[in-house]
Amino acid sequence: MPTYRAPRGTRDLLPAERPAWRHVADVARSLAHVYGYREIETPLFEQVDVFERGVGAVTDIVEKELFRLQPRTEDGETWALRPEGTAGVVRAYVQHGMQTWPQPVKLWLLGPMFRYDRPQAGRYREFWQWDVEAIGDAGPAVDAEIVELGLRFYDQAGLDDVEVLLNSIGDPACRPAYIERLVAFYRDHADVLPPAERHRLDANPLRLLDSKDPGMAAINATAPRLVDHLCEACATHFTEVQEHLDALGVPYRIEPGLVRGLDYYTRTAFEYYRRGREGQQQALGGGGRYDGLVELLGGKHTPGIGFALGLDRVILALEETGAEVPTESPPIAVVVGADPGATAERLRVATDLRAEGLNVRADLGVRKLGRQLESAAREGARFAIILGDELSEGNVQVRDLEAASQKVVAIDDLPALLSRKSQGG
RNA sequence: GUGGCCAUAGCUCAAUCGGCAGAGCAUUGGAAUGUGGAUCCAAAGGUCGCGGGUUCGACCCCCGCUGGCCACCCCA
Repeated sequence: MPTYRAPRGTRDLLPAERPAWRHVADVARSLAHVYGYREIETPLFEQVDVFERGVGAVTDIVEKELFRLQPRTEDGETWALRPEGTAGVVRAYVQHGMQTWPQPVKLWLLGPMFRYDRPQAGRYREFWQWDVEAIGDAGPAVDAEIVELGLRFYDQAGLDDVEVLLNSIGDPACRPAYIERLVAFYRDHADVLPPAERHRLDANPLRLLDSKDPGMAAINATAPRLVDHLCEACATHFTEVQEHLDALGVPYRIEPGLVRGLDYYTRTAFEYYRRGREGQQQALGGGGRYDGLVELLGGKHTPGIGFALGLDRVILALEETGAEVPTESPPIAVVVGADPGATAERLRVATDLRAEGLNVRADLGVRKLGRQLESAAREGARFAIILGDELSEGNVQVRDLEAASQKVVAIDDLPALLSRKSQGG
């Protein structure tokens, strides 16, 4: 065992897996651009207050999972690593007066998030999210735009079995009354509530709706549904979101049990799952409307909506489905030599080719020629450039490792030859 | 945070009842002095996750810790 290893819940992303990650990030980046979202970067840590208000003080994320940083002085601020992206983005919106920009302000961010919970496959203490936020537009059309953008991302990333679960969780005008009804309903059935579920009645009654306890299924079947108790404004908004999705031809499934248990999350809530896997806890991504959040973080009342997609889980899903993802590309050529000591020549030839932008490896070891060619072939290089006696006349042997053919080429002609070949010519 | 399963070479895994730590892949060298992915031979690579206990003797049994995975919790 090594003396040191990556901290629990973190991991190294090794060279072989980076191309897949780069692919996923490239899809996110280019889609964001196409949809008119602009990139923002916020600090990896913020004042704890930003998260306690912005995420919610009584949420698991803040109560149990926040990575708090020790202040360096007695009177120092307390910071925490960001557990999600929205709070920091909204803080930046307020701080930089973005309410004076044309609305909505459409932003995206891609980076690591940190939560101190118990690791599992697809659940890490350091994980990556793509965050997309549209702040300053209350209308249902932007909800549909966001939901569709997420689906398109999964499709372009290479996952073709992703579906969106949709719900409306009301707003401060209608939700409190509904929760009262819901609690009253469960109290009527308190005698048959599984013990483990009873405490949630006080802590977070909405959560009972999507309980995985089989004993809850029968009770929940008759429970009052939030969608039936929306105020008129919320009901209209929900209907219009669906109309916009229908007009786009975006499929979705209404899931009345889908909740986001934070007070300032409002109306639209959605999560992305791989088809047939929504019973498992591993959402690929999720989002919703947060019309109260800007105000909570010190701004004017401003509507907003966004999503966070978990890139680790996308990578995991791509591996599971065996989807085609980019891999590392080998060098177009490897410079090898017959004389084990003549590494200076090999390095010089490679350097000149690299100056032309060609991906060329120089074999700088002291192995004999056969071994050098073996390595070059095994790593998938198309050509071996063999330095030998011909060098004195300015020539080298260029060996095509796929065709097993070989010819003498002037060193000066190498860049043109390799450039043509590396473009598939 | 709760419960369970697991941890042997860089990777994937063996090791019978408690009795000498192994294989394949990968790496390096040789067969083969300037010609490759195959083949053969060899080398190197180990605190059997860490610490303690039981025992004449522990990879093996017991306890604790660390880490991974699974189910909860919750989310991404």
